[in-house]
Amino acid sequence: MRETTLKEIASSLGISITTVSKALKNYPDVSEKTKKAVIALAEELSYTPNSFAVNLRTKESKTIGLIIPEVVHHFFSGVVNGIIAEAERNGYLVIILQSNESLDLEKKQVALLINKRVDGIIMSLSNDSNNDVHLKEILRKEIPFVQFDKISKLIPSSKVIINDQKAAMEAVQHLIDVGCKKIAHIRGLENPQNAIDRFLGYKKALEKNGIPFDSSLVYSCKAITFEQGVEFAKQILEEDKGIDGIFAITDLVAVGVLAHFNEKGIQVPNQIAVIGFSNWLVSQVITPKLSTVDQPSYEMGVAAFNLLLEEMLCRKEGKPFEPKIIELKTEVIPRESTLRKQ
Amino acid sequence: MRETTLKEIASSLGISITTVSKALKNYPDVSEKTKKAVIALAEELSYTPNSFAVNLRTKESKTIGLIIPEVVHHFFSGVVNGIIAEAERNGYLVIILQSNESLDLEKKQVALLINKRVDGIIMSLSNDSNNDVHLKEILRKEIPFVQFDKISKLIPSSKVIINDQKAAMEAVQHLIDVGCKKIAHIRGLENPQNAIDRFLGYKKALEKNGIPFDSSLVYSCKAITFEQGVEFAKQILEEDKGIDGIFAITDLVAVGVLAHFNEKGIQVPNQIAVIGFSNWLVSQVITPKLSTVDQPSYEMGVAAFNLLLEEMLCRKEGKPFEPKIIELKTEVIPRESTLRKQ
DNA sequence: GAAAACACCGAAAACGTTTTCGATTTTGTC
DNA sequence: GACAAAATCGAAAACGTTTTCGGTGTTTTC
Repeated sequence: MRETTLKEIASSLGISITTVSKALKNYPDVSEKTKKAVIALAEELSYTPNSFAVNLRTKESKTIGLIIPEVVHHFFSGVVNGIIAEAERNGYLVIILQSNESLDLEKKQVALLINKRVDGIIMSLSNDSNNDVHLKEILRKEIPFVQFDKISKLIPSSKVIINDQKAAMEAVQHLIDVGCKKIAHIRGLENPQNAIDRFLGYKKALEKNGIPFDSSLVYSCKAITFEQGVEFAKQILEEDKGIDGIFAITDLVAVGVLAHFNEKGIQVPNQIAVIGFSNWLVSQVITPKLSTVDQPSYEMGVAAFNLLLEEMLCRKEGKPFEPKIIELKTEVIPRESTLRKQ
Repeated sequence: MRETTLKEIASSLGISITTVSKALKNYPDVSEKTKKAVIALAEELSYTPNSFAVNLRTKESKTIGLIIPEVVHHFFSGVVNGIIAEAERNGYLVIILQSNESLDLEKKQVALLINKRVDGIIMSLSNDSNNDVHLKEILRKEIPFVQFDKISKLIPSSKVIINDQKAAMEAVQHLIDVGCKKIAHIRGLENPQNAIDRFLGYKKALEKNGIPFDSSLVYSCKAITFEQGVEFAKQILEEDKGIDGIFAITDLVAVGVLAHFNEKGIQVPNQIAVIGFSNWLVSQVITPKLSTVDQPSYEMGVAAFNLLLEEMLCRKEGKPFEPKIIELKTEVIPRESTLRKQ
C-alpha cells in the first residue's frame, strides 16, 4: 500500500511540491484556483502528511510521555483519563509507561522518552525517586516537564498536587466533629511524601483540638493492602484501647478494617467511626459506605497537561519558562462509616 | 541544547557520516580501530540517534497504538499493564487512547493512529462498533492489527479472547452445583458480544441440567452500574419468584445486589447465592466475598502484543500474514457468596 | 609478478516534509 | 507605455539517518 505524497500530487497536477504543500496549509501566496485543485486531489487520494517527515522537519512529534507507578490504581486511572482527554483535545498523543514503583525502571523509561524525543513529560514518581540524575537530565535538556501527585520537592518543575496535610487534617477534623475522642491513624509507608503529609495532618488536627498525640495509636503499613487493614483492625480490637475513630491512609486499607469490624459485629460508626482517603470505587459499594477524601483525579490530569502545554508553547518560542505549582482542592465525603445517629 | 548528530561526530573525527553510522551499528566493513574511536566519542557526547530521522528512513516508529473503551475498568487496567510491559520488553512504546464507548471517537482515534503511522494497533471495541469502515481501513492498509476482549467477529484480524459462553456456563454450573434450583441472570447491554455470549452460556447451562429456561428470570441492564444491581435486587425480592441463585454480568452489578441483600437481611448464599464476573478488586473485599469468574487480564495483554509483534515481523518481510485467534482460560473462583453450608 | 580476494571507506540517494528567498507573471497607476 | 506593486510560483536547502554501490589500497594466491 503506497501512501500518497506531496510529490505525487504535485506531478499529477503539473505543479511543484512547494506549491502543493503551501496550498494544503493555506498559505496566502497560492491562488484560490490551485488551492482548490490541490485540496480536491488530496481529498481524492486521501492524502495525509507523513508524520515521520513532519516530525523530522518541525522537530516535534505532538506526542508526550507519561510515567506513573501503576495504572491499576483507581486514582491514577482517573489522572490518565484526564491527561489523555485533554491531550487529545489539543492534538497530542500520550505514551504511557509504568514504573511499577521501581526506580531503575523509571530511569530507563525517562531515557526512553528522551530519546524518542517526546515534546514533554508528565510524571508521578515512584516511592524511591527523589532527586536523581534522571530528573535533572530532563530539566537540563529543557524538556517540558510536569510532576503530579507523587512529586520531588527538590526538582523545580511545574507541579500539580493536592495538599495532603490539609486534606488529612480535614478528615480527622471530621472524625472529631462526629464525636470521636480517641482517634487512631493507619499510616502509609515511610518514604512517600503523601504518607508523611497525611500523618502530619493527623497530628495537627489532634493538636488543634487539644487532643494529645499518642504514638501508640499510629499503625504503620508494610504494604498498602486490604489484608493490612484487616490485621490492624484485629490488633485494635485486641488491644482494646478505647479507640473510637480511625483515619486510614487509603480506602483499600479502610475497607479491610471495615470488613473485620463487620465480621466481629462492631458497630460502625457508633462504636468506631472510619474514614479513608482517595474515594476509590470500592468505598461507595461497601457496607457501610465508607467516608473518604475525594482527590480530583481527572482534574489533576487536565491541569497537568495544561501546565505542560503552557511550557511547550513557551519553549517553542524560545522564551524561558517559570514553573508553576497548582494545588487542587480535596473534599471530605461523609458517608455511613462516620455518620453517627445522635 | 543542541543534540549531537552523526555529522558532528564525523567531522570531529575527520571521517564520513557513513562510516560513523556503520561503526555504531557494528557493520563488518569498518575497522576495529575506527569503531572504537567512534563509539568512544559517541559515548562522550552522549549521542543518541534522532528517532524522527530513523523513523522517516526506516518507515517504522517502534510505537504501537492501543484503543480501549476505558482505562478505569479494572480488567482493562490489567490488559494495559500486560501490553505495556511486553511492548517495552521488545523495544516498543504504547500510545493509549480511550474511546469512552463512543463509536465516533473510536473512528477518529483509529484515523489518528493510522496517520501517526504506528507500527500496529491493538483494540478492544466500543459497544456499538462492529463491522465499520474504520476497522476495514486498518486491514486494507495492512497495518498489523489485534483485537481483544470486545471484538468483531466480522473483522478477520488476530484476536485474543476468552470463551465468554463457556465461562458463563461454568459460573452457572457452579450455582447449580451448590444447590440452586431457580437461577436468575442479570445480563448486560444488548449489543456487546460479551453480554450475548454470557447470556447464551447461562441458557446452555440450564439446558444441560434439565432446568427450563424462563425469560422472566433474565434482567437486562441499562447500564453496568452498582445502582443497577441494587435495583434488580430490590425487584427480585419484591417479585418473590423463589429465585435462589443469581449470575450477574459483572462484579460491579453483583456487588450492588449483595449490598441490597445485606441491607434487607437476606442470607447470602444460603437464601440466594450470587456469582459475578471478571474478578474485580471489589469482589475480594466485599462482605460476603463475591464468587466470580477470573479473566486473565495481564496475560491477555501479553498475548495480544505478541500476536501483534508476530504480524509486524511478518509484514516487514513482505510475507502475507495469517491471523491467529488465541482463547485464554477463565476460572470460576468460589468465594463466600456461593459457599453454602450444607 | 599478475590476478584475485579482501579490507576499509565515502559519495550519494533516499525517506517526505517545510520554509526561505528569489524569479516570474500579472495587475495597477500615472 | 513605463514602472511599481502585488500576486503567484518553484528551486533548493534543510531536518538526520540508512544503505547501496563503487572506489581505493592492501594482502593473498599460484
